[in-house]
Amino acid sequence: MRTIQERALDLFDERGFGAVTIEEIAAAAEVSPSSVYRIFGTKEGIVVADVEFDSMSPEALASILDPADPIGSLLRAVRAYESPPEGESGSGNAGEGSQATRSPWRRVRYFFAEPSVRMAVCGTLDRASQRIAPLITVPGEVSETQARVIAKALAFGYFAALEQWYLDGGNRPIADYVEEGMRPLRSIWSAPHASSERDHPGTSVPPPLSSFTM
Amino acid sequence: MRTIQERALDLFDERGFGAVTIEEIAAAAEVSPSSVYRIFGTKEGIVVADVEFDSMSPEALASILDPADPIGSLLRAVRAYESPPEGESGSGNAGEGSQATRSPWRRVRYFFAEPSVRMAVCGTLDRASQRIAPLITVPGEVSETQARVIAKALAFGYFAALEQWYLDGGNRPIADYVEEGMRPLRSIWSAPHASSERDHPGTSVPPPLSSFTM
DNA sequence: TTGCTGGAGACAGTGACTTTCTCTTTACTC
DNA sequence: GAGTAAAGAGAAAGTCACTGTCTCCAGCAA
Repeated sequence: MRTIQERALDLFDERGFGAVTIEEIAAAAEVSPSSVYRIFGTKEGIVVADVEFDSMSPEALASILDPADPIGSLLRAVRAYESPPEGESGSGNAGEGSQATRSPWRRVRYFFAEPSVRMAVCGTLDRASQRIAPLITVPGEVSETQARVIAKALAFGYFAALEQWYLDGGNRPIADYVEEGMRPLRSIWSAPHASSERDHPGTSVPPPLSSFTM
Repeated sequence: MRTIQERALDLFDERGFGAVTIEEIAAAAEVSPSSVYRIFGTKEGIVVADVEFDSMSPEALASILDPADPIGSLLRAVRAYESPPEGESGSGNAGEGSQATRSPWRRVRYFFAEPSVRMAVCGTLDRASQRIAPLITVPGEVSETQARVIAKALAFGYFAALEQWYLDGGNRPIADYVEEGMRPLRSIWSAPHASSERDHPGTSVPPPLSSFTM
């Protein structure tokens, strides 16, 4: 329930994540503690739960994520998410403005400020990567293992960009951070793969490094 | 303490992770529950803690990780770790052999079999990526944000390869999975970067997208 | 009515984790 | 030696997240 999340964040902002008990959240939201656990599973889940993405069907996910350009798909999703139809051009603003605290980015602060929440976020990113890995497997081209690796890179790369956005104060658009930070990963798709022959682990040699080497 | 880990894994193998209490572990290891918490922090920490890596100084880490070829560095570390001086050529073998259960890969099973342990692993990978991110920043070439993204990709890409190894039964060398799975990431270093000009957060405009792709 | 299902609260229990205090060991200084 | 301080380890009590299980009440079909 959206109301439970909002009431919980009110209490967290007021007294801190650790100082608020589930019972107090349940009382503030006028539900029972049992319902809070039934809906969110854990205390951290109240902050982390993203109804939009969590309830997305595999088909809907596949229609959004382009296997040939997952980073572009991610960018489009971020841009659509952070700029609603109208409004002040997508600036999340992690400050205490009464209007800004209603933004969907309100909870992001706890992703990085509260260690237990951060770990829960890592857990959901891990699960998300398992959902998108099958979507980027290309039978003759990208193996299952490689798809897993790339999916993890996408999910946690986004997380890294989001952290940089948060550390910088949350003023500039998140999409800028995602675009800039994940640019090196684009070479995965723009460069020909190092080996197009089938892999036989244990017998293959590592591809040569380019002379560029930064 | 190595002994606490071993005694705890004995109990976990015997009765399952969830069915063993900290008190029982403390009793089996002949220490107090307080000591278990002082050393490992959490119950999951008993399984996840890696003394070798956790206590590694930043200097030692920098001497191992080559900024120009982090994947190669990772591969070398994995190969050195999984093949001790002599012995049966690095096959971890997650089975129940009394000798095999002494291997350092014994605990890896719980990384993927026990959800709470898996989340704790994600947390430590997250922390590890924060340690290595500064080491792969190259002032004019790789921005801080990009270094964060790449560090996450390395840490969790390794995790993804390890999971594939586990799902396949743990028979072939882990290094093979790492090499095969992370091969697409090598193009990060072998392809020229999309923009080599310096970014100035707050004043810069988003750099142009390459014409390839999207 | 009866029966079924499913969402929601009440309630008791478990155990992970924290906090605090104390005892011991080591070591450094006078 | 004596004083002592810093660090390591155990004892014990408390908090609270989380898990069961049970009941109740809505809706809905036969």
